Amino acid sequence: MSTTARREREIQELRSKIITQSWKIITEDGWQALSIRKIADAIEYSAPVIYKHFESKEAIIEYFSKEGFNILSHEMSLIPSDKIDSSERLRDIAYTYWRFASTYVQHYRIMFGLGIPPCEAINSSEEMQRTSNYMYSAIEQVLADSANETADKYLKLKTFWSTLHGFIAIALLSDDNIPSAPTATLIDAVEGFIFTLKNNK
Amino acid sequence: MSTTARREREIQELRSKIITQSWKIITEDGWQALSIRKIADAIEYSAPVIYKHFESKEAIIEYFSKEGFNILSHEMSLIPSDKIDSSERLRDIAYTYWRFASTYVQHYRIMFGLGIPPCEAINSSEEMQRTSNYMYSAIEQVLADSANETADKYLKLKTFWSTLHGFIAIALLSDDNIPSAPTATLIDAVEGFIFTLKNNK
DNA sequence: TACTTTTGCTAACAGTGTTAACTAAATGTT
DNA sequence: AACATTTAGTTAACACTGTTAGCAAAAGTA
Repeated sequence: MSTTARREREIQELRSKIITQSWKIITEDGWQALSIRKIADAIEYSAPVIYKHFESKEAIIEYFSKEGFNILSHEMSLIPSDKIDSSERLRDIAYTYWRFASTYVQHYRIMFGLGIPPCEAINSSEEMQRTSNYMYSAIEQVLADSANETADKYLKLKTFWSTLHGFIAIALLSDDNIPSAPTATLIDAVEGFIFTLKNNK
Repeated sequence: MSTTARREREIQELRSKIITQSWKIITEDGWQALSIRKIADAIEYSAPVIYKHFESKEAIIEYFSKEGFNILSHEMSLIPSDKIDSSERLRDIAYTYWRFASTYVQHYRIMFGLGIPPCEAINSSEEMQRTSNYMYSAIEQVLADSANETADKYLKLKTFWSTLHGFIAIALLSDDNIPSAPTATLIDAVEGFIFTLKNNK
């Protein structure tokens, strides 16, 4: 019977309609703004039908998370694994990762649960500024002591902060808590940062 | 009249009650679980009274964000600024930062808008694993080529990933988009990572 | 005591995810 | 073709969410 085949096709079509319309909402207003009723509106069906295709709203989000990782791993698979030297390859992977994040921003946000800026103006709040200043002046001092005049202090601050944040954010992704003593990996990264701060011009 | 003074005191007491009860909810179920009605329940008042003390729910979250930055900058202020050498001081700042994050996890989550793990099991999903493998084998290769046998490959992978993620997450905190070309700071960090990968034992 | 201000309430609006119950249409069977 | 059965898609509801308007009771002031 071809009716069942057609039915199957219709189901798949509706499913992909859910996906495309969900994505439209996400790109327009961010993944936090995605709602079952908005999707229902866009696909011109009532809300409960969505549950025939996805177990929950989170499952839809998860779909895009997996899609993101698929795209990312695919992009990495395109990097030639032979001919060029191994360091060059690792570099390529790093920049592929960055390029992916900059191209598929919404995917990246979903993949790592990053919200739209938390409290909008927090970035420039006095409270944060003070923290920032401590880091800045410490970096300034190291540069002064090693007679490094050319380095961009503000960029170094950003590097320092980004590095620290990266370790913590990744650690918090899988665990609720993180060890109170800095991990060996963090120490390594910090020492590396200080080293280049002192020796790089 | 002392009635107004007493009133003022009562207002402050209710405000601090809102704060302590909010914090109780946050520590128990995470900052995403905080709701006006839950707070109202805990302080034994109806929901609208909260708006006499905080403009919105976000303002309450922001309060803790600021509190977090205040604690963090205070801890940094305790680091002696003289006597020890400047690199040592920068090290101290890095570890103070880490210690703060590990001690005040919920504050840190609020400060940088980190949710509870996004899709629970995503961490161990096949999709993510594949991405992870590309990074892992690239690191493995560099270590093999530089005859570095002792380095913990898995830890190096974590460092690599954390570094990349840190730059992206921080960049996405203030902007919706990030430049498609890797920033100078990122290149710096990547080169630093590769350098220590090759030369460190 | 009479009047005004303030306090805190209930009820409502407009949303959210999700589920139960039902109708109407499509399908399968005699 | 007529009936029985499955299933697709609906409405309505539940239990939440943030937030606001309107009102009654309490407190302060004249």
